[in-house]
Amino acid sequence: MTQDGMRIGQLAAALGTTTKTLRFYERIGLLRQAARSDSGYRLYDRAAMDRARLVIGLRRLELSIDELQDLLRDDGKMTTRQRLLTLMDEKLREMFLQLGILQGRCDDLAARHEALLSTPRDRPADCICDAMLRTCTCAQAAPASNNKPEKSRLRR
Amino acid sequence: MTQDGMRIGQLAAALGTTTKTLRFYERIGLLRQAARSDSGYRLYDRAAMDRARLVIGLRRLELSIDELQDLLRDDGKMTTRQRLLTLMDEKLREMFLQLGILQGRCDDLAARHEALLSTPRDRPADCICDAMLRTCTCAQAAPASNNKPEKSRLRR
DNA sequence: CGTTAACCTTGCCCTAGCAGCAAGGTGCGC
DNA sequence: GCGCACCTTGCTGCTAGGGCAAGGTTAACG
Repeated sequence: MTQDGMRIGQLAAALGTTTKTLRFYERIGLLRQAARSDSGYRLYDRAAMDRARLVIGLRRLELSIDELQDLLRDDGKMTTRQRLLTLMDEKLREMFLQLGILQGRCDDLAARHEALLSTPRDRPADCICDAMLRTCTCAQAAPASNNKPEKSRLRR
Repeated sequence: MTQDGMRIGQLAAALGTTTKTLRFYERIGLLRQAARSDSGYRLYDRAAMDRARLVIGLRRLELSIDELQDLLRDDGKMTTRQRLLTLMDEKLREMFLQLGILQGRCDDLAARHEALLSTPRDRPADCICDAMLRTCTCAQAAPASNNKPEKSRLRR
């Protein structure tokens, strides 16, 4: 049986992922249709296993599925190396941006936490939350300009 | 009309959010059912506006909707101040954890980027990706132990 | 031989936090 | 009366799979 290839559960375990994920990737075309045994089980030969390992590995680098599709689909215009370099470069910038944002939020939350600690202990509920929100400016409603930027940051 | 209260669009703009979001919060019970005009438009009086501002503000502190529900529902066992302090504490720890993870991924990606830059320029596609994956250990399949931790980190 | 457990199959619905769209009603200025 | 901006409800869609169900398969054990 190992002659014909691995079954999906073994492969998933070997790659540290799940059968669901592998079937999902196959369904959306990120992995090719696996060969089947007589009884219909998926069988992965070495090439299929390598491909799966590659996809799972790249996914761990924070690449989205769309990005992987683009990367692994050879359009002839650029080499895979070029596409990969470009993509990693973008990703790096994105991640540093996110890092900064997260850092800012940490600081903000920490400041509010401090502020809350120093408020009197007997205020009614909404009043407390409200006071906490007032301690920093960025939780206040922004006039009208930054409700799109706030969202576009989430888009990839 | 401003006597009876704001309409949803104005409130959304004032809070830097969307009407969709406000209606969604109302539907799931995070905001109380808004009063209605004769024609069925939602009308927000000062109390409703304050509540909305509070919810939107707290959401900006990375609190999930479930956490907000728990926080704002008074169960009598703890004061809101206590619940809020506890929650913020948890959040802070979580965010620092995330910060570390993100930092690690940045470093990892940067290392791979460097490694890729120094590979020869003429390798075939899969070979390049594959070689890149091999340059660091963490993208390799882990034996069997860390496929749950990887997921549980995503849970809140 | 039967049984039991562990595996596999497909298919369907579920998650968070909304966004987008459709079809229709309303408010207001010109 | 027209047009436009606003509002209503309801539906579907997104990420990246997870959970569960009903049923078939394989292998080991007794």
